[in-house]
Order: sequence, then C-alpha cells, then structure tokens
Amino acid sequence: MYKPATIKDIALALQLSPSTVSRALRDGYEISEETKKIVVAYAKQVNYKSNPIALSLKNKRSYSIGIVVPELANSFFSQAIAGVESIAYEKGYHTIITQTHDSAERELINVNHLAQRSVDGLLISMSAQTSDYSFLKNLHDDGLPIVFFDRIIDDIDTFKVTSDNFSGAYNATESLIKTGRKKIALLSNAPQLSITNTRLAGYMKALADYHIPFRTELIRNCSKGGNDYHEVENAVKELLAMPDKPDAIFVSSDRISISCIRALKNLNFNPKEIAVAGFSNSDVVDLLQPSLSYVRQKAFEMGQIAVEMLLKLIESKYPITEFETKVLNTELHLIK
Amino acid sequence: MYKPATIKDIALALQLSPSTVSRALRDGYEISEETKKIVVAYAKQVNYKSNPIALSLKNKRSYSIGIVVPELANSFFSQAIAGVESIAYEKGYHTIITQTHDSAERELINVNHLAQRSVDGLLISMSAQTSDYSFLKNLHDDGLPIVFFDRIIDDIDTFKVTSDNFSGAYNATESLIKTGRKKIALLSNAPQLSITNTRLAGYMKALADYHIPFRTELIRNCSKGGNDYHEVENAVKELLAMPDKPDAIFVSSDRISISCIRALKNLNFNPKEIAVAGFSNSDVVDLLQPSLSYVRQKAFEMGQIAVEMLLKLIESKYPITEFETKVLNTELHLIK
DNA sequence: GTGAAAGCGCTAACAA
DNA sequence: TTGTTAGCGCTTTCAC
Repeated sequence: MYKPATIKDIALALQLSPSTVSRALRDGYEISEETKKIVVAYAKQVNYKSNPIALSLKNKRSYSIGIVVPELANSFFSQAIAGVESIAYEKGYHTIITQTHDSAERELINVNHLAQRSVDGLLISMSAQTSDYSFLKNLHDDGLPIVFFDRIIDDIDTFKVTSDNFSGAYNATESLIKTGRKKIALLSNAPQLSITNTRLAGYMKALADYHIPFRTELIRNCSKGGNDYHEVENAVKELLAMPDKPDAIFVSSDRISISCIRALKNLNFNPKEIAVAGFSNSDVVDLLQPSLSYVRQKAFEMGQIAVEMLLKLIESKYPITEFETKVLNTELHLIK
Repeated sequence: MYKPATIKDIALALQLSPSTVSRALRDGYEISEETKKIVVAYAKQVNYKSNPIALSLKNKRSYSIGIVVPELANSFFSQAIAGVESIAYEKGYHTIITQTHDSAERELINVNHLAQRSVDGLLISMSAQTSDYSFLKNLHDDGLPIVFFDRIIDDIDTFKVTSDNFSGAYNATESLIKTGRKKIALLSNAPQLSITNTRLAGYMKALADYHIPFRTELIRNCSKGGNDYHEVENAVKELLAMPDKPDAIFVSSDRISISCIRALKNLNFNPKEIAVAGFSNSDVVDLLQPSLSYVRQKAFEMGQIAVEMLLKLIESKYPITEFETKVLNTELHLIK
C-alpha cells in the first residue's frame, strides 16, 4: 500500500514533537537552526512530502483552482487553459481541469466536485445547455471565488473576461459584404449563450450599416453547438436549397465553423458560390479546404486574465465588491 | 467564506450525535428508520454534501483518478480522455486531468501533485522529454496503481495499452510504395519514445519487403514533437533540397503530420510532387489541403481500456501480479 | 438504537 | 526553543 512518511513518523524517529517538526519544515522562526537542519535532513532522507489533503482539511485552502470548460477538444478552450496554467503554475497553484461536453448535468456534477474538493476558486465557461445557474449562484453566495470567461452569464456579479464578440461578428460580416455578398446567412450556437446573442447583434448591425435587409429565414440555430455534425449539415443543406439562397455564411461559433466547412465539402459546393466567414481558434484553420475567413479570439490571453482575476479574488484580504468585465478584441483573418 | 453544512451541524441541529448522523446518511443498518428519515430530510434541506477531502484523509481513497497527458490540444489525447471519462463517470469516479506540454519537469510536478492529492490511480502517457522514470517507479513500488497508454515505457511492470504502431507505420509506408513512391522520407518524434522506435521499425520493414533501400539521410527526428513548427519546416526544407530528394514523406507522429502539411503549403510544394502519409487523429484531417493519407488510432477505445485496467487494479482485493499489454489496431485512410 | 472517543495528517494557540 | 492540545470533517470501534 502507498504510504508516505508523515510528520508524526519524523517526530517519533527524531524524538521531537510533531509541532516542532512541522515548524522546522516550514522554516518557522521559533526553531533553532540546529533542529531545523536535523529535521530537514531526515525529511529529505525519508522523502517526506506534506500531505495536501490534510492541509486542505485544515486550512480550507488547497492552492489549486478548478477549470470547467465545455470541451477540451475545442482549440479555443485548450488554448485558454494553457494561458491559465502559464500564470497559475508561476504563482504556485495547481489546476484541475474538467469538461462538461456541453451537458448541464455534467457541469453541475463537476462544479460540485471541485467545490467540495476545496479548490480555492473556479474558472468557468458555461455549457451551452445550462439554463439554471442557481447551483453556481449558491456556491458564489457561500463565498467560493468564481471567474467567468468566454461564455459568461449576467446573473452572477463577479469578474468576467470575454471577447469583443460584437465587433468580431460585425467585422466578419462586413468583410463578406465588402466582397460583394448581399445574402448572408447566419449559423449560430445555442441561444441561451451570451456570446450567441452578442454575435447576432454584431451581424445585424453590419447588415443595417450597409443597408442590407435582415432576413430571419437566413438565421439557423444549431443548438448542439457543432457537437452534432448532422444538425449543421442539415442547416446548410436547407439554406442552400432555398429559392433565394444565400451567397455567404457567417458562422458565429467555433465548432460550427468547422462543421459548416465540412458540410460544404460533403455537399460538393463550389467555394466561389458561397463564401464563409466564422469564429475559429482551430490551429489548422489556415490549412482547411474549402477555406474560410475567420475571427480569432485571444484565447491564451483570456485564460491568463481570467486566472489573474481569480487569484485577486482568492488572495484578497478583504471582500471585493467592485467587479470588472474585461473585453478582449478579436483578430479577423481574411482569405488570401 | 464558503462553508457548507457538516455532519456536526446536522447533529447539533437535530440533537443527535455525529456518529448517528453519519450512519443514518449512509443508511447504516443499526439506525432506526425514523431517525434515518429525519436525518436525510434535514440533510437535504441544508444541502449537505459529504466532504471528499475529509473522506480521503480518513479512507486513503478518493474515487478520483489522475490523467496525465502531454498536450490537451492534441486531438488524440482529448479523444482518449473522453474515453476514460465515459467509463470512469459511470463507475462513480471523477477524473483530474493535467497536461505536461511534453516537459519532464512539469510531468514530475503534476504526477507528484496527483499522488499526494490521493488519486486512487494514475493514467499516464509519457512526455517526450522524460528519460528518468524513477519518480514513477517509486510511486508504483509504493503501491500507487498506474496504467500506461499510448506512450508506454518498459521499466515499470503494469497494465499498458497502446496502438499497433508497427503495423500502422508499415501499412502507411506500404500505401505510399503502392502508389509508386520509392524515395520515402521519415519524419519522426523524439527517439526516447517507445512509439517512435516501433513506428520506425514498421517503416523499415515495409521498405525491406518491397526491396527499397533504407537511407538514413531520409530520416529526420523532430524531437520537439511538432510543438516547434520551425523544427519541422526546416526538416522538410532540407529533405526537399536534397539532390536525390524524396518523393514521399511518412510522418510517424500526430502533431508533426500537421506541421509537415503546413510546411509543404508554406514552401509552395506541388502536392503531386510529394505524397504524405502520417499518423493523425485530428478531427479535421479530412479537410486539410494539401491532403494526406493518415493512420488513425483508436483513441477513445484506448482511453476506455486504460481506465478499465486501472479500475481493476484499484478495486482488486488482492495484489495483481499478472499484467497485460493490450495492442489496438489502427485504421489507414487513403486519400480519395 | 445511539453516543463517546479516537484518529486520518497537519497546524496554531497556549503552555512550559 | 520546544511540547501539549485541540480541531479541520469524517468514520469506526467500543460502550451504553
């Protein structure tokens, strides 16, 4: 059985009390240099490692932070996680990553598990299928520090980071218009997501600014967020079967952008016939065929900012009541 | 401060002893139905959740398993993780995911952290840069259940799952030969990885079977495993600048396959001139241009099998001494 | 059927 | 400078 050395073991072996050992190991000022030396040496010899579980139980502090994302396989999230880690490790925190696969049920379970495992705080990007936020609100009211990133919600007052989704959508739509497209369809994610609506607004504003009528029949919600390819393919098929069919598609969600490209390929559509622009943080987006113009979010930076906010919350001596929502700009990459 | 209800709170409120409450909550046979009802009802009312930290400390058992992979952004690993989760959740285990970014140092830290956080077992795919496995060996000798997947090592005797890398490499190489290619270069990962050498062997066997001379100058190790694009681009550039240059490339690593494709595109190479086959579990490999034939591993299944092995180790009443290494076959997808 | 007490590994008052 | 004690939340003998 796996049984590491404990402080008690050391105390016993060295004929000291556990508290002396504990203090010596943490370089307490009260302990004589001599004792420290002996303790540290022996601890090293028996490969002593402090037990974080016991520490957590004692201190209600674990120096670990929980990360909850919809899908690890989505580059945007793995990039954001890398950003979180880059700062967290440096500051002595560990990260515990879980994914929800966009399931509200899984999200609830994971969040509770993390909270009970006494993470010091939570970084979360909401599942597309969550509509009841009360479990998070309760935890937050009970004092668990939470920071939202990317897929944020209004109901809870705390720090948040997200992209400038409005401008991102506006610019992408505008780029399509500028290449002469006039009938621009929109493929979007689940409507309960904040980002879905903000991006819709950006799209509509671009149309309005260029005096292009907004047509509801050109809007398709793929509420499974690209997890279900066929949902997207059907949407694309329907759009392209319309009598007055679109000459461009703006895709307001990462995963759906890829599915849309695949649908166009599978349906053998001529790339000249239909232009695509969409949000994407895929690291191979430049190699895709048919190609698309894409809006890239600053995922890594977003992760960094989110964790910095969280650490501020965690390490603050006094309760924080002034919260900020940071908005990062996006980059538009046009097809060459 | 975040402060959930404890057994003590319930005991106090209900004028019972903590032990009674504890037994009632776990449906102990000694407790009267009546008391149970009262306790359970009250527990629900105050949203009592047992504290896994305290349980871990007490039981040395956490019902959570640690997963250590090189890179979440690599589809192969996110697919494998999804496989692990599919079984683990069902059996009542949580997963704690960490990534090493192929750093030996990070791997050491993460593994120790997980071990000390008393995960019940470890699922690991080794970092490309690790050459000293003693830290794992120690943990394993101390009784921590460990299962290796994909990037396995020989030094530790336990359950392992990996792909049939030999055949995968053989088949991919053979497919290139069958389309008339005779000068087939090899782009491979760090040589300390087991998979690197097995795939090299498969490649060499295919050459031998078809009486094609093996030329060491056509072999390039990209020891950073595709994390460094320029390493790959340079290798490709060098290969294609050779007087007797290759007419095909076989890439024996997931990330490097993508980098190789990108290099060919950036260097403006004619796809007819140089054929590419490579290992890849990218979920967009079918949309890449230039296109490649690819060997796909059964990542999801591998995750499932790995966790089943691990649970067998964890839940076995008696020490297990007979170990198995399972080898999954791969699928070759040819360019249409 | 229920309670008291000890202990998992650690730390922090309080004593000495 | 070092030791004693209590307690974090929980379970589990052992009493009653």
